[in-house]
Amino acid sequence: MENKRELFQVLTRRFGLLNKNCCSVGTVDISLVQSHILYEIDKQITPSMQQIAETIAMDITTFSRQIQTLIKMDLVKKTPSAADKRVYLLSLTVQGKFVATTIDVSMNEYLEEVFSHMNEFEKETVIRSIKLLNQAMSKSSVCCTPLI
Amino acid sequence: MENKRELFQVLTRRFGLLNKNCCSVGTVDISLVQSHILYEIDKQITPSMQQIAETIAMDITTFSRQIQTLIKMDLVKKTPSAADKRVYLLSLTVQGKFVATTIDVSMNEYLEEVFSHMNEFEKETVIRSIKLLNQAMSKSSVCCTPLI
DNA sequence: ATATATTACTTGCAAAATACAATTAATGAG
DNA sequence: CTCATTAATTGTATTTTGCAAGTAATATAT
Repeated sequence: MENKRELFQVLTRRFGLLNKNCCSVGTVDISLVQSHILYEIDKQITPSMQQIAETIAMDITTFSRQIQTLIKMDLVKKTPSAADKRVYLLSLTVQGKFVATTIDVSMNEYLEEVFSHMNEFEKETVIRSIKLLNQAMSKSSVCCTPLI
Repeated sequence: MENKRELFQVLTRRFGLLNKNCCSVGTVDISLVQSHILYEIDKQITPSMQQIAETIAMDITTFSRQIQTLIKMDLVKKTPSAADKRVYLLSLTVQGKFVATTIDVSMNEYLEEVFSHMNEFEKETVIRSIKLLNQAMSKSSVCCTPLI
């Protein structure tokens, strides 16, 4: 049988490496987590702080400070919710949108390049496999209880 | 067409989450990077500091300090190389080996559980796909130059 | 062989990231 | 109206990080 962990370890390390080095856009330099935050704000529709923090599994206090930094960098905007005054809705500024988009384009370009080493059939198989994996993982129950 | 980045982002986030929460073995609590370090020391044969640091793409100074911590925790051993006195060879202590093995077993159990949601054919397809991906990524050249 | 460069690793900082506890303010439930 | 809950922030302390500068050993060049 295969050592599945080995395969995943290598895969995620490579992908992590990619992410890591790809976060400077022009004069703007952001960290990996910050790029994840931008990505999620861009993806969700007027999310609250809690929502994003939960999605990327980040402690809310750390997240709060990261958002403060991103606001100072003029990449993120925080708007008080009309419906619930405790809540702040997050959105990207024009510059934030630009940064997020640039990173996204470049990531997809990189992935295209990776996939260019495969034939059409392999490409489709791989894509379908990742979808399968994502589904299987979301179904899984045994996640992350402390060992022993 | 697919949004490949989206697929990868979800996949690696899930896998990262898994890794994150699965690093306490008995009374020993280690961080994600520390578990990666143990994993690589276990895998390679008497590696040097440089070798491991490079494999997991970690700054050597940060790595040096992490090793100091792991030695204090009695998980890692540092032996001066006879061939080159600048070099230290890394190995796991008995306890370190136990921790690494326990984490590995549990990770593979989790992955088995994930794969249990697929049929035999899907399993094989997915495994083959990840191998393909890893190969393609290692072939790729366009990694990680700063954008714009 | 001897000076010089390179390599492996360590320490001195200073900045950034993290998370627990406690706080403020707003909302919901009884 | 009161009390519990929720969203978000701040206080504080720890950990992680990485550049710059250092030490010691090896390799290279003259």
